[in-house]
Amino acid sequence: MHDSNRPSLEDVAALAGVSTASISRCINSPHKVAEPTRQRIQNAIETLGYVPHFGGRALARNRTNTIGAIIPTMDNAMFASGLQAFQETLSAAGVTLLVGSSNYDPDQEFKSIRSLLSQGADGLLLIGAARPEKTQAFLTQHAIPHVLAWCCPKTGQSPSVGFDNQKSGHDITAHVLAHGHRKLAVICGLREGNDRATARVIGIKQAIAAQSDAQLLGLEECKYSFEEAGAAFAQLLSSSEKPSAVICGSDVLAVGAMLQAHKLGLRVPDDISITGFDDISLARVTTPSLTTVRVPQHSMGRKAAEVLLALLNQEPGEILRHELVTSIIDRGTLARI
Amino acid sequence: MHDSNRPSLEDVAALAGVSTASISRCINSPHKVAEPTRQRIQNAIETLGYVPHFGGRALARNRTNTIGAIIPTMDNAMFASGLQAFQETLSAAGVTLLVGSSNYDPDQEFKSIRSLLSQGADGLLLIGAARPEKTQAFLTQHAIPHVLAWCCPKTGQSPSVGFDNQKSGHDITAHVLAHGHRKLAVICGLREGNDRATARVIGIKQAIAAQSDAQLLGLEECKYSFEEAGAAFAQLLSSSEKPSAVICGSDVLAVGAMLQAHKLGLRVPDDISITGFDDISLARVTTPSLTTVRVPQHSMGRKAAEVLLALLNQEPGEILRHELVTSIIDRGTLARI
DNA sequence: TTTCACTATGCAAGCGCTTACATTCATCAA
DNA sequence: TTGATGAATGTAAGCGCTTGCATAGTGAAA
Repeated sequence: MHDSNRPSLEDVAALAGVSTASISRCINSPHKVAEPTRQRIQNAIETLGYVPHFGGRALARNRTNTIGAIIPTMDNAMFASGLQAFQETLSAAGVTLLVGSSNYDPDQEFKSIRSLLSQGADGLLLIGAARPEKTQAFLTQHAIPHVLAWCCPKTGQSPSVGFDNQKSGHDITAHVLAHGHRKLAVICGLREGNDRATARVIGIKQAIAAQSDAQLLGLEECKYSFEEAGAAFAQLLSSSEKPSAVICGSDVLAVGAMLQAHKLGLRVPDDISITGFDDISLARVTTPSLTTVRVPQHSMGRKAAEVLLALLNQEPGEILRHELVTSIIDRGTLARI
Repeated sequence: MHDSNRPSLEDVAALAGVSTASISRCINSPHKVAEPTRQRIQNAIETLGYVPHFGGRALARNRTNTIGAIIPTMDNAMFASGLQAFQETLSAAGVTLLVGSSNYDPDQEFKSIRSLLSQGADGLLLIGAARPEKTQAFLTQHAIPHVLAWCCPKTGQSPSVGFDNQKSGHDITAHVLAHGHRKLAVICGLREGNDRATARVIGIKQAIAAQSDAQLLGLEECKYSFEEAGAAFAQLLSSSEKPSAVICGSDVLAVGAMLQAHKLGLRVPDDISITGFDDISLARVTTPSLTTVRVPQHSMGRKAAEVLLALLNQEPGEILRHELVTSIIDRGTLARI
């Protein structure tokens, strides 16, 4: 009836001498089954090594207990550790994590969304708020439970767990200004389709604009790699008027800049100050270690999981917007002028 | 018939004026459907926004097109980037990745294995070869297609994609010895249940044993964190006879050691040499940058995915043991004596 | 024209599980 | 004793999809 070595409910039922319904009940709501029966069933399950068939279950229940996360990349420690916390929290609730990546590409993200849904994901974790009309429409049309992380949009009706990228960008810049810097430059990630990078830069510009004698000497956009950031840094420093501080939209960028500064024979922070963003482990390791913005990745991942689980269980009174706070970690790459 | 807004095959069939079988065929083997029909069906699918129901599919096919990976943690950049490559390769083949973590705990790994399988994983990626009898028995009993990564066991019949940890441990040690060091110490990860860490240490010890005038002054075991590694380093340096080089079983450990060396006022490599293992991005970032063993994480992840996919498709002539080569990356933390 | 081979499509039987409803049985109040 | 009650269990109808087999339709060979 069924293929060789995979026992089905029916097999267990036969062994235990009860109906399949009882087995199912015994597994899903044990209190509905009398103690002695439960014992028999348990034994049967164990001797057969029975594991419920996922497809059958998903079909009958119309639910998979699976949640998908689509993140730009796991190469970046930033998302990986948030994802780790997300996964742990789900796992504790008996939910499994499906992973897809977007590589910072909206089209790829859309494909991943479709793919994870076709894999039965009951809900999704998405990074950031900006996405094409098409993707947005798809999400609403199918009424897909989802939560956005790493951002905290004031508009839109998607639940979110994140922080205010713009404010954080503003804060670190104000901090740099407070150290006396007036000639600033910025290295940020590619902003197209990336609302976090975009918001950070807006915040940075705002802070600079608020300080009348401060000026933004240059802004370079590049991918999140040491090499590109290094090139961007070199570019910024090649202009006639040189910045005294370079504010970076990510620790990866900042470290790339530091590496390049070293190559150029510039001392950080004596010759030039550099700040990062995210506070991933890299930031503690450089010499000097990096002054940066601490993002609560771990609690963000955990909270996102909690919100999503609540969403799936239709728990009422759900707060839709969780804003976590970031803080500035003062280490060694920001000089006082 | 079905819940509100999720179209089923039947709905599409009705709209397109064909049977459900044709729709199914159109999706799964388009060449079996005549062109005009296919057009009509495609239209119907699109207007309805039809997405096949995962459970139904899994049930009928008895296959989920899903693969599970259980890794110790994603916090460690080492696994995260391998996992990234793994995921990308699967994704290109239309297979989705389920993620579980073990946190270096065999029991947790076992639970994750069960959990991912009950979620319908068609196959598994596991890290390392050492696991309890119980787990091993479970894998064989259920004939679960799986591949081991980050290791390359000579015994056992599980397919593997990895490298020779012992040899690599030997190599880096020989390299250190070749630089004239004779008084060595080791910091390694917790070896219980971790065959990679164990093998590396064996290799290290072998190399030391082969050099008659070399001695192993101390060995500390600790978790993969900067703090613990720092403490281990301090411990090693507190003994009366001090090593001239500390060989670490992982870059994370090495960086923790470097940080601690800095705190102790020791210059690396002038006062003490330190080597790492893995070559994660941290290694390029420290000052001086870390001499370490390069592990081909990316190709390992990709290859593991390929092997697993081949396994699932029962492709014949499968090579079961893929050994990749590691190399020593000479950077700045190893002095010549 | 008849026959054959082949393609395109439909029919319907599952796949393994859950669950509403039906049945049985013991218990207890009247 | 009887009937009502409720707990424990069984019956069977799906859940949405795939696929072996049957059927219809087409063109070419005989």
